[in-house]
Amino acid sequence: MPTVSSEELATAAGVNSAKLRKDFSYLGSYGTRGVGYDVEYLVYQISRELGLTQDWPVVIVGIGNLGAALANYGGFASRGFRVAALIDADPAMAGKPVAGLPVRHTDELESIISDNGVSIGVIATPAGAAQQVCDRLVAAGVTSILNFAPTVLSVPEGVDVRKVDLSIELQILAFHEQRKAGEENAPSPVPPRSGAAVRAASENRKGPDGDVPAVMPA
Amino acid sequence: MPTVSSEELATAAGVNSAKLRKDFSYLGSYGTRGVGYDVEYLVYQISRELGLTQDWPVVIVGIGNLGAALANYGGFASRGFRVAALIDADPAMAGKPVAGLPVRHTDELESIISDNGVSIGVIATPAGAAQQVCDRLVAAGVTSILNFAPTVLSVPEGVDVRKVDLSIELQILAFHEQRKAGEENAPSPVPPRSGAAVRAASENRKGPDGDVPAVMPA
DNA sequence: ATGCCTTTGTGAACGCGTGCACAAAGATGG
DNA sequence: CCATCTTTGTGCACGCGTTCACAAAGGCAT
Repeated sequence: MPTVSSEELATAAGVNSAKLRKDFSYLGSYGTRGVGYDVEYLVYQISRELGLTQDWPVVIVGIGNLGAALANYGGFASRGFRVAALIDADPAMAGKPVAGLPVRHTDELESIISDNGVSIGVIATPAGAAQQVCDRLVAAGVTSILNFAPTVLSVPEGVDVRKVDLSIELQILAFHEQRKAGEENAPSPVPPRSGAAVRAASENRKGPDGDVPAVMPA
Repeated sequence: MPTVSSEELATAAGVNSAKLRKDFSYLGSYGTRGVGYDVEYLVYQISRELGLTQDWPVVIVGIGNLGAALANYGGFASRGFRVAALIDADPAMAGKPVAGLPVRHTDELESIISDNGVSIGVIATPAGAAQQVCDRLVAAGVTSILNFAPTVLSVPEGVDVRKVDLSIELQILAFHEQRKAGEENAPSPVPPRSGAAVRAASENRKGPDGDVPAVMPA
């Protein structure tokens, strides 16, 4: 039986082994003392907890460049997501195949949602259309929305919205870049590091994540 | 002179006013007691600290759907970014206009970087090409990379990489969705909330951000 | 000029998550 | 069957960030 110790996993992930064990313990006691964790069983337990073992039908609304990119993105299927339909308001797009699926017109939105039991919707429309699409999705039964449009959506209680701003990551890079350039000569007038408000984590990071103030102008 | 109090801003942003004042204090003492902060001056100070007043030339490599979507994204210009060039390996793409810019061939990558003093690169290529493109960008002088390809890039010390995984946000939504469904009948076998490892913050959130374990299978 | 009212800036306390360190558990070998 | 060795699961302490609370500061009216 192939196993891994918390120490191995922690080293690989770059985190503390105690934290990792403590996190795992919230899923139950699946390890064996003196041996470690059964890899296969652990993968299953984590997958189940994260919802990877379920099948999540999603719809993508707004099949422009971004919508098409999302439709073609291979990472969804392996994470338990299934693109139930691609929806666009442009009648000229209707029926046209994108990533192997025919684009459906917005008129069909409600029926697609209910027929497929979709509870997660992705909005990749222009900013102007986002709120309207959002309202229709919610009315049709969607309770989680991933918003790529540069608008803050308002939704009723009980509906989750996550907004992805493609420029934020770029801005964090620029912030670090500025620091790099500044450190060469002038000792920053700002104290070393403190006062956080927004934080982001990702793989592929050098050093601590950038702390940026809570409010920023558009 | 239009002003805002820390209390007003804090309420609008949904954070504590003391934290906001403390954050601002790291930029210096720009407020006036009994009055608040001069809006215009505050915006300028924050903009400057975040690097919004600078001009950041960036290149986008890989002009597929995603690359094109990024090139068309309006949010960059207002954040101080300027798309210096779009680069693609496909000779058929060369010269073709995307978002008003002619696509350049990969052969020109090095000269474009140095001619424009580009220090930030965006990779929107297929996974297979990402590391190679990354190496060339770094060799040409790029010190910050935003990676949309589903690969972990390895870079030399001193180079920042941020990876954007378009499916992670979706996965967080699915995780919450699962919780919603589960709470209806079975009281979750997992203790209420604890043991965090990855965290994400965004506008548009209902309730606390989802805590998900540090390691997950592909 | 003086007193009052508002809001900042920050010292200090609180709370929470991380990391340490160890006892308990189980496997393994003699 | 016992001793030993490894690794888990977790109580506890430390450290850091958030929040409280208030003195100092400045505006404004009288």
